[in-house]
Amino acid sequence: MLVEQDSTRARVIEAAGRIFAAKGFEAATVREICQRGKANLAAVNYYFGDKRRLYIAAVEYAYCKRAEQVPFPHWDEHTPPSDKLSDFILTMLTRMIGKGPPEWERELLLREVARPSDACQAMVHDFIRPQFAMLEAILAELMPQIAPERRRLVAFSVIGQCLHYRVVQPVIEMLVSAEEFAGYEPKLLANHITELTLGGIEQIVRHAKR
Amino acid sequence: MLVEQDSTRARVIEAAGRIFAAKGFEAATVREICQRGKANLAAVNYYFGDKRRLYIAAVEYAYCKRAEQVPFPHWDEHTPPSDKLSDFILTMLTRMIGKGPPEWERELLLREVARPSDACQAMVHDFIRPQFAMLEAILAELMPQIAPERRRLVAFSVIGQCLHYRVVQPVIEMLVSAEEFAGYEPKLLANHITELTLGGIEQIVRHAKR
DNA sequence: ACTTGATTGAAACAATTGTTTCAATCAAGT
DNA sequence: ACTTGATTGAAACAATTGTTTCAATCAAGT
Repeated sequence: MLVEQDSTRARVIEAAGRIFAAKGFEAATVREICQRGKANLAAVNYYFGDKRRLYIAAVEYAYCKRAEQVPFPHWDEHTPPSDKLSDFILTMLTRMIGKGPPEWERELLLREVARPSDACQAMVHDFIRPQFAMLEAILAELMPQIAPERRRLVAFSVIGQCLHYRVVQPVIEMLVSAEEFAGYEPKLLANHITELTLGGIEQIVRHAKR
Repeated sequence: MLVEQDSTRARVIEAAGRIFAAKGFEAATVREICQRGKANLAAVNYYFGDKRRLYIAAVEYAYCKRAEQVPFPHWDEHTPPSDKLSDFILTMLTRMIGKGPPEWERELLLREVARPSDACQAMVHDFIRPQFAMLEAILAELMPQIAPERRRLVAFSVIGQCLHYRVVQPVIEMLVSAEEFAGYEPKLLANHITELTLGGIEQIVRHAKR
């Protein structure tokens, strides 16, 4: 779904994304969106039909942009799986908590995974499921002797650790000092999560061997 | 904050909690809440002043109830810290994803940590911070030689793994089969998370020794 | 029985919402 | 220059919202 750079349509999607991300679907008003997008109130009806389909378009735009801006690295066949895991975690963290505008894309995606709407199914299919499959493949290399169901629990442990920093970000800011929170950059967090997870995998493999 | 069993006030808080949890603050309407609580529309104004203060009362009610229904176990001084960690994780999971009605209490708390409102500060102070401090204390026993900042990252890894199953529950249901998802009970997840985390801690301690 | 204050019921309010309408304007092809 | 279809602007719409008002009712103390 290509969106031209400065058309009314593009400006409305941008504005809608920002406002939906900040306030949620219900609390966002079509008037505010159009005002911010420098478009007339009728533009929503004209380009998208109604508010609901505008929301869906904004979500789709957000995850397309996010995947495009932060691509996964390319691995050759000699890359050890632990490096792949490390790369995966850093990419995931960068996609979800990496600083820099536009902030709203990550916000909107988070809303959508926590409270799915009509936009969620396409997002899972196009954006989330491929990432999850990639993580499953890495874990299959790292712990081939472990049952797939258990490996999926490990996958959720990885994803949970990564998303946590954005999902409950407001509370984290209340629990640690401002300086400490300022140091929570993707690189640092990725190192921590990778180390903890690899240690955990070793433990699980060791335990299964007995 | 005691709430009598079947007063109008109690029925309104209950109904408000359910509806705020399901729809969020903005989308919930005072009319629907009063209808469900078998109260007149004026009851909100009469007992709480306005919708906002009704919301705050519902959040407070929710975390008080949750803490009361799922208390932490009592440990004597000989309990090994790894057992404490295991208990902590199981309690946290039971509080946040344990099945059984009323479901709305957990829903509402989750909304509040992700999108804080005026109700958040009291919730962090009375409900979250004590839990976090408890987890920090357990980790201090498990890895005393590690810096507190690093231990807090481990704490967030634990919390992240636990919350994840509720935060993005809808997406998890789309990623694994129905039978597999049905097996995600607190006991099973707690065992997994405890094992992975303890393995991770060992790794971190080992790595720091060099 | 009476009084008093708390609670409830029904109605009205001003404001805001998403959507629709239709004339005015624009841009491009001939 | 003219035509045509896309786009925009302004206004109106019906519906819904949180809040307020005030008379009716209730419960308890005397």
